[in-house]
Amino acid sequence: MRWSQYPVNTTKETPADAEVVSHQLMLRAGLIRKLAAGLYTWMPLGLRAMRKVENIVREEMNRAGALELLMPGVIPAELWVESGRWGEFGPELLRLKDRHERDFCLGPTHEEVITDIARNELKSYRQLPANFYQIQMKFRDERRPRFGVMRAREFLMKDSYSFHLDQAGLQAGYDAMHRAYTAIFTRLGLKFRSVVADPGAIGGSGSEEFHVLADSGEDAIAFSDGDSYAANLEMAVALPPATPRAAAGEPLTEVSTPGTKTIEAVTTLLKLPASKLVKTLLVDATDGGVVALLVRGDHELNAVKAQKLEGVTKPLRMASNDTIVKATGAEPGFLGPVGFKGRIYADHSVLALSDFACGANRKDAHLTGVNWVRDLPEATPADLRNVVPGDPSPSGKGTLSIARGIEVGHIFQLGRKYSESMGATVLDESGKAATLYMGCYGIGVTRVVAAAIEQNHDARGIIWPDAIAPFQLVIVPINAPKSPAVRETAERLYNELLAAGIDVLLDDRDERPGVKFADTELIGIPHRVVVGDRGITAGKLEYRHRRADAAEEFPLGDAIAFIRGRLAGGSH
RNA sequence: CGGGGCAUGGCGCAGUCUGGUAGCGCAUCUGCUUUGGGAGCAGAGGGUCGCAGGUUCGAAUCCUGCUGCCCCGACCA
Repeated sequence: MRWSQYPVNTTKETPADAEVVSHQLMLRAGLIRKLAAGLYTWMPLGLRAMRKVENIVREEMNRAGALELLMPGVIPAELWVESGRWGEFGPELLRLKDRHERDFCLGPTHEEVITDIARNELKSYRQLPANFYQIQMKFRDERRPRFGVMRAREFLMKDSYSFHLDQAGLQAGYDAMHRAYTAIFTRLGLKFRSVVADPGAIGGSGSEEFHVLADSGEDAIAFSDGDSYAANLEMAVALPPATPRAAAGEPLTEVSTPGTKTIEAVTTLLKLPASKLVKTLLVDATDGGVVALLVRGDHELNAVKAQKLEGVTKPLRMASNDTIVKATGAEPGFLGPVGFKGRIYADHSVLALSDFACGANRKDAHLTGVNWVRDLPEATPADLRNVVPGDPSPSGKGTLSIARGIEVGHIFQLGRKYSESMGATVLDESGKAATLYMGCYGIGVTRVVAAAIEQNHDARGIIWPDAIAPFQLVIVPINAPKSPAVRETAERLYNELLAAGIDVLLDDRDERPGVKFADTELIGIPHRVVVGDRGITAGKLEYRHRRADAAEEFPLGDAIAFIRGRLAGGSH
């Protein structure tokens, strides 16, 4: 492709409404243009990157034995009523009516449609296992679209659905998809992790997320240095401390702590580490009252874990100020378990404490030297907190670290949730109707593009992994208008590389070198060859990888072989 | 959906408080010079100041309503 004929409009200035790097760089490099909130046009350059991701996804899905099909984007309401989701799905589901006043929705996901296909097309266990996928624009009316294509309303998704006779078959199909996803993200050249996830609203038994690691990621993930254990922070299990509780050593004492409401203030005043202070959090209970949750001062409550506790509302709601005063007679900041009437859950680490401090349930007062059994009955033990770096891995091997990630894929074992409600069965070996087991698997193709940029950029712009780069290599002629030698050499090289099947971009614009270099670096082409008089007279060209500190020279006559070697070498 | 902010050429902004008929940088076009890290000079085009009402001799500026967009909070690929 010749740059002069290609619509690449770069800007020096960052658009005001872009917050994260990937969004800023995608706009500055002209990969995307915004039409409305969460709706983007993919410009030719951006689309090239997106298609590269799409093709790798397609190849690996095919290799794993999945079959591509394409379902409609607009779905009749009846199917959603049948599965029960027409009522369950919130405002994210964009609903519309046709000219006959019939209800439809824009498909945010396609379990209903595929299950309808399955129940009509799959008749016999002999047809199993089956796995269908599509790569298609989805629409979700996000409450708050943001970060450009990272969380857009319309996005390209690869969604696939597998069908099995039994749980064992589902497990095998699920494992195959796990391997396919691993192959996909490896080929894309991204640093990623698969983590145990909360199956959440979609339901089912097993679920893992694939995260691209990036400091700017919205999700926190915990992983072990001792084995392959990795989990979304919300799911990572915090083990009870290995060391038993020490014996009581201090007397129970009430101390005056006027105005000292925060953990930090209390620890400073009492000269205690936060790990010896107990945070008492009151949340709404299903019976209308409150439940007390205890976590150490240096730990954070994990809402996903807490809302699974008996008696706690789902979703979790912190009790209002009025409710707290009514239940305890004290204000937030001075709450404690001693004398609290109601259900108390304590994190394992709290139950392991002796001589700890907590609020006294009286304004401006705390207790120190508090001990279980002696001063208050033992609370119900539970895992209530987020794990922290250094915690032992729940796998029993190694300790946990925490990294940030961007969720780009998610695989689920759905079980019979949809097949049951929609009556999808096949005849088994004995001729009886058997309800299908289902798995579903998604990859956010457009999000992968953004995540790749989040993970691979520097102050000058994008640094595409080779597999995603819209062009693998750019030829930058220096002062071509004045130099026939430069012009001819660049043209010849360009044609040879094209013939060799390499995605090459020739910067044939009449721009000064600085402009060309800056643009090339901004749009992130990984490999660059400079053609200038300086080198040609010596029979040399100049090569530089986007990540390299300096350029290197190579003989002109050897160009194709040299460049092939560099491209095969991949990204650094 | 709650809370906050913004809306002025393609992009980034000033002008609004204190009404007087719109300006700067980047980008674009033409010409000349320049050509190894975002060039210089000269010229040009492009804006019903988000929309609709109102106040006024006069509104980007003041008032009212609407719309759009961005940021902060409850789980998504």
